[in-house]
Amino acid sequence: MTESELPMALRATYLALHRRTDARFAPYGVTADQFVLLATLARRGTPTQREIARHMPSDPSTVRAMLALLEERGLVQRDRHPTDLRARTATLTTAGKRKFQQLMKAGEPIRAEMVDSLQPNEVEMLVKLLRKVAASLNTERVSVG
Amino acid sequence: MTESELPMALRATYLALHRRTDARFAPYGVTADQFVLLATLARRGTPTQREIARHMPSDPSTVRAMLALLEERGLVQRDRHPTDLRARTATLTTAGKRKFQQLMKAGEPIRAEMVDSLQPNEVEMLVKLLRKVAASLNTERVSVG
DNA sequence: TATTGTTATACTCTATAACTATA
DNA sequence: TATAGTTATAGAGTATAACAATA
Repeated sequence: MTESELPMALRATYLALHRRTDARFAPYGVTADQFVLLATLARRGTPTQREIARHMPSDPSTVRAMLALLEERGLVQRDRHPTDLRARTATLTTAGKRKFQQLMKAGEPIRAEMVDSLQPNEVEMLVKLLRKVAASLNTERVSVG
Repeated sequence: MTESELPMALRATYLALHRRTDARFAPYGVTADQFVLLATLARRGTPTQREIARHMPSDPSTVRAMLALLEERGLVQRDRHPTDLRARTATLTTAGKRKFQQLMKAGEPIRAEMVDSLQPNEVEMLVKLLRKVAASLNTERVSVG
């Protein structure tokens, strides 16, 4: 097994997931990445844009662009933070919550398919290994030039 | 463990890899995706654009755009296929081969970091599990509406 | 001084549809 | 008829830098 098989396998699997999800969500007018943003709001309630960016993870200006798009479509509402006047919070509108529920349901077969392709203990193992790798990639490193 | 942890862990890990790789390759003026294309040419020699698209995997028009970009920069050369006059082949130029070698070397610490974060048998297991999931996601399915 | 967000800007990747040339 | 590629076009995500407002 060569060293590049891991990155390539990771890429191939993720891209397959991403394309399947995009195709599945297209009739709802939402991309896979937008779904992740909606899911972040569904889970976290009323985070600031900064918190969203950290959580996705993504860049603040990317998050801003995505939120502006979703706000235009009535799925998301942005407000001033109650105490920190620099910050803006975002939250799902009623339409946004409904859309998110539809997407969760529409995506269910894809998630089931992934999980069903493995034994239950293998799913657990895969998640554990992925998190170990992610942690190592996200570790702050001293630049060696 | 909920069902969505697997897709989310997969996404988080891949994005971490992608961002690290993009940052690492930026001084060379090449993106992570362009590197995958160069690696495809390095491995397969003189494939047609169609073959590249299948292998990456990507869309023929995306591949065309990427190849045009890389050709402009002198890393790739495109020619007519010797027997199928519809087809175009692509291959690395001398500069492209050199650039690919540099990138392989520059990317080595990232690949090593991923592999070193796991036991050897865990690396093998992870690749195996990723491929099983990818296979299930790529299976042709009958549309159920 | 540091942080949050905005704006302007640019690049890359993605993908569909209509088209030409060839098999 | 089907396939390989091109072109036009559009949308989406990414990210940097300069900036204003606030902490």
